[in-house]
Amino acid sequence: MDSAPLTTGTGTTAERKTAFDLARFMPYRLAVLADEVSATIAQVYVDRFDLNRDQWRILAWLGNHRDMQAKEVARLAGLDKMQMSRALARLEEVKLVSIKPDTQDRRGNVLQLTKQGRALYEKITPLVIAREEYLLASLTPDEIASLDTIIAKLRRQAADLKARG
Amino acid sequence: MDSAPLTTGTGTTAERKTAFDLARFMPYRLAVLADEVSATIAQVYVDRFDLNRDQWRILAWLGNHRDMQAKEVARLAGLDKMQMSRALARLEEVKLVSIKPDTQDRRGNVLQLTKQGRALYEKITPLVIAREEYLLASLTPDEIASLDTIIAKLRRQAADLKARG
DNA sequence: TATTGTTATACTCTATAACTATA
DNA sequence: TATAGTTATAGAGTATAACAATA
Repeated sequence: MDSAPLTTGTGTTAERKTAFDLARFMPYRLAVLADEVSATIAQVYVDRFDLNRDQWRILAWLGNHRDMQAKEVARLAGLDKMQMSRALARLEEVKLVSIKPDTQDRRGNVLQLTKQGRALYEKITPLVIAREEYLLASLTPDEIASLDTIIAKLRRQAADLKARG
Repeated sequence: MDSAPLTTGTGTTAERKTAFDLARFMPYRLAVLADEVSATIAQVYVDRFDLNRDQWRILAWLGNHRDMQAKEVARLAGLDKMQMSRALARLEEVKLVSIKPDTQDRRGNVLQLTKQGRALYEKITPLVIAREEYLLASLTPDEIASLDTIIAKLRRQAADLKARG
């Protein structure tokens, strides 16, 4: 896949008409980047620990916040109720997560890492943190700060576009 | 889904052990961002024009470079030969792309947009360019330049990690 | 009636490999 | 032998909706 600078929106309409270049199209470049970066993390949780992305996200949240409501984890991890249900079924089957009815509201479930789940979490997190650090090590502090701002701004614009259809 | 600053890699190991926070994890945040941004573009080519992502990418390349080899388009669009074969079958079926054996090397195919394909391309590109411009309008020129650098640097680091396993 | 979660179903995608044809 | 592309097949993931239990 090619690499190229971002389009800047400064061309005239006439120029743009024949100048649409996927390689310079920001949404495409972001998708390619995110895929490649995600793949470096997935190498850890998929290849070494046989979790899929949804299962890993749930494990990650539960490792940092014990006794969470299933609904809350789903919201935080960006999973719908079906993805959540399937991922949890697998995590419970392999005894990484315990699922208990919420005593406050028995429609919901309360989740907790098992001892094994906690051990796996403690094993995986240093590995993925090391990978994140390796990725970020190529950036200057200013660039890291910029990336933070850029992500926030683009997410807001994307949310606006989505809302407008 | 939550928003939060990126981790910076400055914490001690002891701090990090209990501080892994998916919401601040750069690979996760990039994945969420790319999904949201891609969705705003997909609203155009999926919802309004019934193309999937692979078909859209092929159309986009062919719109800008006529008479391309199928293999070259696949490489540029980041598609493997099976994705390419399926997407092309559909594009040919709906008469957006013509597929002809390469006269130089009859194992390969040469692709071209049909008149209808060209018309669709001319219809879609202004819409997706407008969306890209809306997204980028929230960024300063410095941030747009930073994003360019950041994408290039992170892709290089990701490629390094991938190569090492 | 609304919410949490499960199950059913069909559909789409993906990954692997076998296969054809050309070189 | 290697390459471009297709076909076959099974597995994974996705989307929709019907359903049960609880509120």
